Amino acid sequence: MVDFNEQLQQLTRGTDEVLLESELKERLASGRPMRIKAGFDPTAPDLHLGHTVLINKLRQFQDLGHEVMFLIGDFTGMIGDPTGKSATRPPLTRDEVIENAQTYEEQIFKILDPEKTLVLFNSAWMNELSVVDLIQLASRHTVARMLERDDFNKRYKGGQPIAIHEFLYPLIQGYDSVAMKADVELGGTDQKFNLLVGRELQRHYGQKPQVVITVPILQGLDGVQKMSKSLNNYIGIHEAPNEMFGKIMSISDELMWRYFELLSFRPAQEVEGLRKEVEAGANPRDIKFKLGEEIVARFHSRQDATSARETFIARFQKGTMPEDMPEQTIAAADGKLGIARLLKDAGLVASTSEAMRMIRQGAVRIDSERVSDTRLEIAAGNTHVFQVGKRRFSRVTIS
RNA sequence: GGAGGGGUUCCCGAGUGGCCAAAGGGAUCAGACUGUAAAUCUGACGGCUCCGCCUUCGGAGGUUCGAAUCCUCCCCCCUCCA
Repeated sequence: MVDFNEQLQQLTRGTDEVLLESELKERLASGRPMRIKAGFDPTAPDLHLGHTVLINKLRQFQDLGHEVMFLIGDFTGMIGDPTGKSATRPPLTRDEVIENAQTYEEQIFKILDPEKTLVLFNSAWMNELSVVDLIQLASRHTVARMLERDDFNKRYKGGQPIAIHEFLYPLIQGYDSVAMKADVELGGTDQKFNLLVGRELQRHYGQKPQVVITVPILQGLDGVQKMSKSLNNYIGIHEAPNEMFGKIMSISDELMWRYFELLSFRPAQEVEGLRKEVEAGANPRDIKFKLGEEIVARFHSRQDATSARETFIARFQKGTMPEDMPEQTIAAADGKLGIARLLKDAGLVASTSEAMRMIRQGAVRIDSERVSDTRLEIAAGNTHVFQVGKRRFSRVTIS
């Protein structure tokens, strides 16, 4: 067993807050393995790098001999998560939840050790809760306290609707901690309020309150908003090596350091060294290569990482065409096809109007030749590479 | 239950009878510049058989030569009072 002071140091690194650190220290000192809780929505199990900040931390706990409890909030999911207001999500069915859970497992076990991970569903205890229990639970909190939560507060002041059951979510999440007898709960900084509710409820139910650890929220590719699928500024852990590498290269130099801090496993000192190199005049692009390779290697392989870098250099520094692009055959009605229609059918643009725009803006190329005629017709029986902008390619055969 | 305010294009948000496919900002996309950086600049940003036509402003009707704008009913949201 690693010395508890050493553990403490490792575990608090890269976290946003630890409440209370003294309690964590105490528990570590006891030498008893701790029960670590982290909760996830049963919806959209498409994990991205933003999620991995937290999962990496879980892995650390695991490596130090603690028990990770990966909680899937299926109960709440089946009711339908209200966050995001107007778009009342349809409740998930039992089957969907199970399917999603499996997809979760596939993804998290790229990082976590399956042997040491307990996957739990909160329906296991929430279904047992009676209305009386629930009302008692609800009596533990006041509306004023709920309104302290930042997002509720903003919505309330801004005249946005808040449904009653939204108030129930923090309570249910807190009750999960009671049911799981969690020693520690991890979450993003935006979860702080909910995590603290867990502490309070545990105290009420005669348990020692869990230690709350928040990890920073990773910014998305834009560097401003949090990484999320709906904002389309994310890097999914399932993405192809070249995609992943390219996306990392597209982030700003400034953001790169943030990514190093939250995603890289390199020792802090090494990162500091890289920073000094850039200050001394090294091209930040080359440092970004290192980050890209590390990430790609983690979710794919070292070879994939190397080849992603090489592809990147070939394609964007030397301007060659991508090697693999979608290939398709499109039928022409009478021996030829209008360019706008063709681009739309090939899926390179969303509408013929967009195709027209792209052509007028000089974004369309056929076999690397820029197209300027919106009425251009392509004869059947040929195969060409069609390109829209810098990234959209397709090899199309007109039949 | 009563009174008032509001629902506009992906988001925020102007627009109160024709000059509105609808200001402005954001997001996005394209071009230029580059390190596919970022920032910046320029442009685009409902659809189509694209120099013209068609369909949009919570929903359904109506008034009018003409409505996002006026009227009626309905749905939804917010605030205050009870």
